[in-house]
Amino acid sequence: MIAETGLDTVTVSRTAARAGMSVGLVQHYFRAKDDMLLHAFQEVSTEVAERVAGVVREGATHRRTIADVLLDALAEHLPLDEPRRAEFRVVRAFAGRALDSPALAEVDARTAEATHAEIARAVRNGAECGEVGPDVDADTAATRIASVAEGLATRVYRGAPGVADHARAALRAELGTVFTGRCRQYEG
Amino acid sequence: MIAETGLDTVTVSRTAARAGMSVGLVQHYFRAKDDMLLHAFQEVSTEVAERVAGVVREGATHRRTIADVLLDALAEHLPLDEPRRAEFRVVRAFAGRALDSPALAEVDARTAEATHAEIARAVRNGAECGEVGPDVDADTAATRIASVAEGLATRVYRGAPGVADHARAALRAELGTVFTGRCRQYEG
DNA sequence: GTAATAATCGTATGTCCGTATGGTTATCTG
DNA sequence: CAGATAACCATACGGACATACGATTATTAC
Repeated sequence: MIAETGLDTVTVSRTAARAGMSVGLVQHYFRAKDDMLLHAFQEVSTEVAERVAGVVREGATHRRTIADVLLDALAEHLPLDEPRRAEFRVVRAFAGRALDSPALAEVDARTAEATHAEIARAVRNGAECGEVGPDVDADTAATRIASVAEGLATRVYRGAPGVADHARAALRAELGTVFTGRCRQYEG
Repeated sequence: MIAETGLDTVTVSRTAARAGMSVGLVQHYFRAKDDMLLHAFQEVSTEVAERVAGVVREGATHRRTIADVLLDALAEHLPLDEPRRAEFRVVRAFAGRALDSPALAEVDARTAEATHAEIARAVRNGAECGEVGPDVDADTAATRIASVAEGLATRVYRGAPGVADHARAALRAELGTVFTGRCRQYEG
């Protein structure tokens, strides 16, 4: 419902109707509406996180380069198809409310921090294995990569002509400035 | 009021009270509440745009490098002090609503496009004058720079420790990957 | 089997809000 | 000065919504 018509068209009674239950039952599960929305935000956040984790796991088993796996993981956040656009709308709507709700802000901050940490870890792993030069600061690089990914997502969603087509390439180029080498385990 | 307590605590009557006038007078100026909010969004958007334009004008008269002026212009969007944090809250709150309001979305898209165009223009000017290499695509570079700026703003606002301190440096480093040369008019 | 707990419903209540209405006063214009 | 337009106010109306409440049925546990 948030993806379809926005957060402020979500009412308790509409939610109940959509779930095929009564208002009273919704109240039985959530003390207050805010609790319900917070739960929804947590749920969608972990959903995204788990999907990304799946991409990473898949990439690891197929022994792909860290840069390639990271690219797929980051691209998972880009609103390039309809389900991801819907997800984007939900997350952004919550992010807007998070400006004035500590509870939502904490979820927002936690997931952002987790993303940053994962990217930084990828960079450090890359440095250990040879894909990343030894003079690269992992946290600085992670901040930049996360920022580009986030900013690109916004631009893709807004649909400036041509951005969507090149978003993935732009992300790859950005990663290319950090992942400059090749993993030693792949060399002869 | 939006900056203080968020968009959804803004009611017509509270707005009237804050402006020291009656509800009726607010209605005299705005046919509907949404018109009022749209006006507010347009106002804050042009306010930011004009401040940035001022920075650019100031930089041009002092004959500073394009990269330096652009850095100041972009840094103007970072929520590094309280007024700018307030501005950020307002813009982001509206951006959240813009997901479901075509009128707000148009303002959002227009200002984003204007920012992108200004950055691209700076890059092209840089190429003409020698600060930027001739093989750089201005639009691609602008997309990346705008994305980093936007993403950094989010991260600065969220206040991850240490990000604020290095945000300006990160921005400068990003510009440094595009503005690699020196303007010919400064050379002997 | 019974007591307790969970699931489930329908409705009532009180509040808040956007907008409509009808009016009065000031300001400008010719 | 007359008349029109703009500035301005108080209040009423109607709707929507979050939550409270009281009740009923199903499920579980002892």
